[in-house]
Amino acid sequence: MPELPEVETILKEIAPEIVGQTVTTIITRTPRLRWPVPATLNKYIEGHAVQALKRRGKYLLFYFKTGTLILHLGMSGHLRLLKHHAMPGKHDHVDIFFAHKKHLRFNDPRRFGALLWTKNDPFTHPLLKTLGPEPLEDHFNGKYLWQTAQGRKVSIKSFLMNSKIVAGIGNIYATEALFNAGIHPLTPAGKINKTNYEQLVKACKAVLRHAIKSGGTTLRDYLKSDGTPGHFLIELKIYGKSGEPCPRCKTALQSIKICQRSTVYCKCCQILE
DNA sequence: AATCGCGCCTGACGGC
DNA sequence: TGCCGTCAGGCGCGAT
Repeated sequence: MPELPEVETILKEIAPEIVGQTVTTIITRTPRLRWPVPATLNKYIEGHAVQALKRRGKYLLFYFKTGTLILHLGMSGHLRLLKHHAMPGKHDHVDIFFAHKKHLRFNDPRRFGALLWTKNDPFTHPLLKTLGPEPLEDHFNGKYLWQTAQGRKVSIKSFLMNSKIVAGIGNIYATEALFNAGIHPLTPAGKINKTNYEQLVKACKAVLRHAIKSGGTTLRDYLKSDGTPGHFLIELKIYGKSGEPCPRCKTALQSIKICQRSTVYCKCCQILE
């Protein structure tokens, strides 16, 4: 599924192609995404150029003179930059055509994705204003996480996946980071000491950076944003490997549910304290 | 204030 | 083959 590294990868690929380009048409075939795609989008973006493209958490932001298009890929969303026209497939919900004839195609089988519009600074939008720091920025550090965790009884895994605490860390990277830091996913957030938080933050940044470096995808069938195959599948150490030997100590990896999400860990390398 | 559980959705997969 | 149940999951939201 699209995690932060994948969104970052898409951003890097499409930004040089579309920033400065004028939108000719936007076609919404399926307005029923997580929230309805605003019918007024055409009015605001057609005839206008993309001024900038940014990422916040897993949200992609397309800046126009008139406002900002906010895009989230949800669970199963793909964004591709097509160089030639192709017949829309079953889940191709939105197409954005540009003056240079290329177009962005948003495909999302499960429709957990979202396409929204704001006339204001998107960082003040209700969906973005409550987001915690970006995990790769310096504000996200051991001291911050440790301080924020004081008095919290929630499991460290839920805590890490709470976007108000830190933006854009999903199930896969929370699982991997906790393994790399040697922390049991059920440990109450408030019980972890500062040193371990520093290690955990390092682990989060390392897995995210590594994933971005490798092309950032976890989807087996993922295609590059121009539609050609090519991304590396990043190597995950334990996610999705329940029952397989721990890569560190060879003990069979365990699988549990934490807040309705499957969680893999090693009972020897990640001790509950 | 913090936490929990629900619901939105489709496709993959296993069992019969 | 095909039908059905189960699972997967990001994330806002309402309930506690």
